[in-house]
Amino acid sequence: MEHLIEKFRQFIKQKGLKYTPEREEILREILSLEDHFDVESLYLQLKKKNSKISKASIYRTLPLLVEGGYIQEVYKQGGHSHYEVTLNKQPHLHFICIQCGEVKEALDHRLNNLIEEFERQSKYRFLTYHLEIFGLCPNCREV
Amino acid sequence: MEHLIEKFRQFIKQKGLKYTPEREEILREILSLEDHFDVESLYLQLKKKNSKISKASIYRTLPLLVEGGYIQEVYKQGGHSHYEVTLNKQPHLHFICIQCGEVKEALDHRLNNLIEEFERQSKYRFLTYHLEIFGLCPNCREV
DNA sequence: TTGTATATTGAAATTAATTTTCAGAATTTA
DNA sequence: TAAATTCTGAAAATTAATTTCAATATACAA
Repeated sequence: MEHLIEKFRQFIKQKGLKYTPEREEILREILSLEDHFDVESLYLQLKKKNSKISKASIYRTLPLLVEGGYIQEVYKQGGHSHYEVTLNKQPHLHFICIQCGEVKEALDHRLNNLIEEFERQSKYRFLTYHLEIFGLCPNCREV
Repeated sequence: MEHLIEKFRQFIKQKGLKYTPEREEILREILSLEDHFDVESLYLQLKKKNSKISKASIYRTLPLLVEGGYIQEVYKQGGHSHYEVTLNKQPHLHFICIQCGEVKEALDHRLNNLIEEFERQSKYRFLTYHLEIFGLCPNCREV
């Protein structure tokens, strides 16, 4: 954990930006999250801990965290972006119900194998991937 | 081409909706596009052909086309959605270079087979999917 | 056909996520 | 410590997307 924070500090400094308590607090909060998040839930989560951090600061910090490889914007739903922590995670797929918004994560070795094969057959270097499947969950397909 | 239009008509009727010239015109225009598009470019393209179709109708029709599997929302850029025609196209994936931003499309039937297998093994109904692989392109991996 | 119920349209108003503005506060470096 | 610069929160602004509404078009039954 702490070495990630330190790495972020270096990343910020190296870009000629200032390392502020707000930026660190946002990163710490995100790293403590298990699940996906969006700006609203992150903001409320921080507020619950009596943080004074504004949404504007969150909106300003997220692109830095994406650039630093800490998080990724994984999908848009309900008109806004959803992010997930990408560090320390295996690549996986998401199933997203377009009706109720349910998101299900899954791992599949066949998918991993296939993507590894893609890599071997290419001149690219693969770092991570995102497979999003949109459709209807068992509940919503019945209606 | 015409059988796709006919299929769309059936799709609309089957949903209990009305088949309007506007909906058909939007579909025809989209099917004639080679590349990715967004609402603005589609609107301007239609306007150039003296179409009276409003943006509201475009916004109302695109979700139907997504649901029908004609198009996919592939990414957000500049704050708005970009779509691509998915019919007549082999299922494909995007490789995105995190260094230079290059986007490359690739085809693979094994991926499609695998996703169809996921669907059979699940209780979900899959409407569309999107695979993005992030990494370094041949140029950028050398640096 | 004609009539009726219902859905759709364009234009304008509205909504909501995100971005920007701005003045005061904090950080950095010398 | 001072000067230069960036950052912050709050509010205003922006803008993609959605909704409203009255007029019109479609579907379908009689």
